[in-house]
Amino acid sequence: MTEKKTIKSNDICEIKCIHHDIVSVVQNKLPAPGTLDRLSDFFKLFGDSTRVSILWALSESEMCVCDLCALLRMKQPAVSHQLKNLKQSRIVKNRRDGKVIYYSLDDDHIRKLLESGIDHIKGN
Amino acid sequence: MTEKKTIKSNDICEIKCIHHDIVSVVQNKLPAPGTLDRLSDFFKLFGDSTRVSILWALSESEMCVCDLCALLRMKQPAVSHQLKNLKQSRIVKNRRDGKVIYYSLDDDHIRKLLESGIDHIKGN
DNA sequence: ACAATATATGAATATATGTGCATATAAAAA
DNA sequence: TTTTTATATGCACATATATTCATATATTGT
Repeated sequence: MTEKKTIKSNDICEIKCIHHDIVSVVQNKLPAPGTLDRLSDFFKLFGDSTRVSILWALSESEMCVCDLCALLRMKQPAVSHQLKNLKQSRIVKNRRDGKVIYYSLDDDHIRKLLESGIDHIKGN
Repeated sequence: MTEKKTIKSNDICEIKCIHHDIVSVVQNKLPAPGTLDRLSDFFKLFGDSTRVSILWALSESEMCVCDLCALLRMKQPAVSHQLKNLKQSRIVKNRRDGKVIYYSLDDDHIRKLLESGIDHIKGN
């Protein structure tokens, strides 16, 4: 196994143990540019305890901003800011009824993702 | 300016539109303490472009640290730091072969989660 | 019209965290 | 043993971001 070739021009990794065959195969499967960034941005929204608590609550029932504040014992602007983030990524949606705005999960796909995560940590 | 209404005792949310029936029902379904924190910590690991790139790469093939550096064009300590995070949460596992340490996804569940995320952003 | 209520938003701050550098550790080779 | 290679780790720094306060906007009621 003589996979020991010199790396090209602007080397990031000066180590020489690279398996060029594997790396090149995987490289050719690279997702379109920006895809992995959008993927991490998506998961990032589940990676904050405030937001994931909001999502868990909304997976149980549609609720207004004020309900979420009371349930999570958080200040209203904090909840609103996070709801805005979640809405911009189409993770939650809302509807207005007079002065009250009700939020809910945008689709059942989000609920399944939450359940998958819970299943994983249960396996600890 | 007009006089401001004083906040009642230790209320978190001084708004009065709370739907107490809904809130109490959802409150009773609250996960065990710490569960939502662990859930967000778990998702947080997918919420960084470096880590999610590593996970995507490992979903294609087992690779050593150096392979990942070359593929992602990143410095070795950065990759090692993130692999440590991923391993502590049992998202990846590794095996040693001489001087080389090979990393791979810990189980197929992780691969499915990645695919779910990709499906979601594809729907945008 | 005006006041009250429910939510949204801008700016500032504090905390969290990803990365780089230097260096330590572990294994193989000489 | 000593050297070389592959990976791990402690620390410092810079960036990102969650929260708060103050305030703006939108809707209803008087």
